[in-house]
Amino acid sequence: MVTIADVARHAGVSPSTVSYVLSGKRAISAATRERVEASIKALGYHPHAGARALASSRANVVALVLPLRTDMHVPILLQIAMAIVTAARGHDHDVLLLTNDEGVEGLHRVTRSALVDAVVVMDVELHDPRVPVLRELGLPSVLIGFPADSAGLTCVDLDFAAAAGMCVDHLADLGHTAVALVGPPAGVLERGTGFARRTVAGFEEAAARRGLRAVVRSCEPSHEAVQATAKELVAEHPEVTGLVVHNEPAVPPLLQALRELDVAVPRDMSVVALGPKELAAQVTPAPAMVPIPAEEMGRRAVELLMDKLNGRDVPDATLIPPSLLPGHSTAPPPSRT
Amino acid sequence: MVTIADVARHAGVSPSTVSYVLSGKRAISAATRERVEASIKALGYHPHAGARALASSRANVVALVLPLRTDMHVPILLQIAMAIVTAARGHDHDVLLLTNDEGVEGLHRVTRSALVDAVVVMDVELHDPRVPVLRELGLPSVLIGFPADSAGLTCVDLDFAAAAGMCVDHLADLGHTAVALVGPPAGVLERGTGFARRTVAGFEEAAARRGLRAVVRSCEPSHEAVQATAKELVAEHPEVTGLVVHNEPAVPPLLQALRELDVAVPRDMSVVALGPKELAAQVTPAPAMVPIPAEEMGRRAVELLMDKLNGRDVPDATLIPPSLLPGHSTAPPPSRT
DNA sequence: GTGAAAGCGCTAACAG
DNA sequence: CTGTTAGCGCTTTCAC
Repeated sequence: MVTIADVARHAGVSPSTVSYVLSGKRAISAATRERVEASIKALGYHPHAGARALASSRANVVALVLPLRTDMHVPILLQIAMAIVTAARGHDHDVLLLTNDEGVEGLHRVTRSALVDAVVVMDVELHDPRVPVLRELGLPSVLIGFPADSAGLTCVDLDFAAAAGMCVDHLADLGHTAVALVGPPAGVLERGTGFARRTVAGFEEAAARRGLRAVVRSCEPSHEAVQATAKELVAEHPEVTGLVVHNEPAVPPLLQALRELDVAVPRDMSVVALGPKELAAQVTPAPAMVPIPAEEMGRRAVELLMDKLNGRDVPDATLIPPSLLPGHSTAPPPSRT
Repeated sequence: MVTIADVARHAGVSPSTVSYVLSGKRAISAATRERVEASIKALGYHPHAGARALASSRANVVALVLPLRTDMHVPILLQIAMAIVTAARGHDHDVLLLTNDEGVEGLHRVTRSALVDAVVVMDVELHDPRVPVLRELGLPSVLIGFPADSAGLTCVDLDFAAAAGMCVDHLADLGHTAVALVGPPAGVLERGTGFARRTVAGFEEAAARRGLRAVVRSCEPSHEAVQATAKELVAEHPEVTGLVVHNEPAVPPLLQALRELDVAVPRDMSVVALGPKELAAQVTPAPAMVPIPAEEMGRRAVELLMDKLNGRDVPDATLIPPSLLPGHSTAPPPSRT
């Protein structure tokens, strides 16, 4: 193995000088710096991570706690996770992947053993058992999502309430007067997943503000369930001419179901989706949508973490403002004749 | 921080004794062991990962290289990744997550810096640039998937050829005489993804062996493409009464398309799917399928890695035998009257 | 602007 | 069966 001493010898300097060239923690003459950097390259030197962690008490690794639930939309989860890895690398950190089945104990372990020096927790629930642990962990953490009590925690998420409101506003602006929300499976709501509730709240609030009639439905992602929901909505709420869909896998079968019911999109029914932007390419007509900014969520989470690691103050809540991507799935409501 | 010296003092023994209790590398009297373990628990001691790595030159961390391509079925990727984490934890190892956009350089970095002591590479292509690097890395690695030249490498994968063959045999056993394979998007094949090609080969080989007429189609996952494929197959190959689908997201729209074409499943058309077993619960009729054993793939990969880390010999190729899960999507072909 | 040297916490000889 | 001790490779005072 190539050590810092090898580099020092090769460059004709002391090990500490090599260390300082690497860390930039003190001024080095240009000549020395160049010699050292040349030696580093020539020898293919990479500092030993363990030794560095031991001496500096900084592992330069962040933990990513990633629960795997079947009712979450997995591609988004992975997109966020990968964005976190990429962003962390940009700050010279690596990412250790933790599942939740080791439980809260896993957090204690990687923390106490100084394997990591910060933690990102994904898919946070309202009453998440990991939250109290984070508070007492004594090292920086960022949550993706909001628990019921987020006091003293740093949380990042899309502003789902505003996103739902934006969808409603879009429909209201087009002249719709009755709208429905097709939400995630009931289980997601019951489990107390914050974003699902915030979407519902934002939807209802915006509808009230705009004076629209509003209907809310949960929906399992199976083809049958979606079909049934569509049929019900059309039958029981013929006044509804605009749909907000916050349930990624339901979008293709929903459009299909509407087609079968002879409800043309967007002529008879406008549809706005809340989901990964890839969705737009997968169905016809390409839906108007509020994309879930996975990359930005990951990046912001890491930036907050780095700020905390560097002793900077950070805001408790980071709500990423939504944006509406135009599509071909919305139009003014059919005129009542 | 609680150190090994603190534990030693608390238990009235030397630090090395604590170390040996932890590692089990030499005999310890029951009395001493108990005292030490009690102290460890009492103080909440966790060995410092960096210090341990430095002294033992074993980081107890494996790298997981996870490319994120949109044309791969993401949920399966994540299932395998999580299985790897769980399995690694069972062997007292953690998992460092690497993306591929740091490139091959990332492998060098985590390896040279002794951040990890083994590597798992997922979603291997036939001519994968990571493969030559793995050969020269000088530390244990396992690939999930097979490159074109797997000599000297340790690879794990589902036996896709056998899986496709199993699907064909199932259809042949029911009396079908003409079958079609609806495969993944053309891009996956062109990119040289091994498993896609092995499925096609296994499909054709089995069809030939059983004397069946065989048709092969690539298919994009979009609703329209699937619909077009279904229409084409039915129109151009009316003799085909059995479908093997190796394209997870295409299954729901394919069944839907068949319904629209008045082709009843399984009365007029039998369908066997190759994909995650969760698929069975999502569509009606629940398809007969060969599930992709994500958990087993992850577990086997880690077991092989641990064997290599412990100097044991391991087989080059591990092909996991497929199994056929019964469903309600297959039946004898309609009798020609 | 640079060097010398004292640890960081642990493992693994070596010694008994 | 247990203790003593010399590093592992790096960072960071302290000294010049």
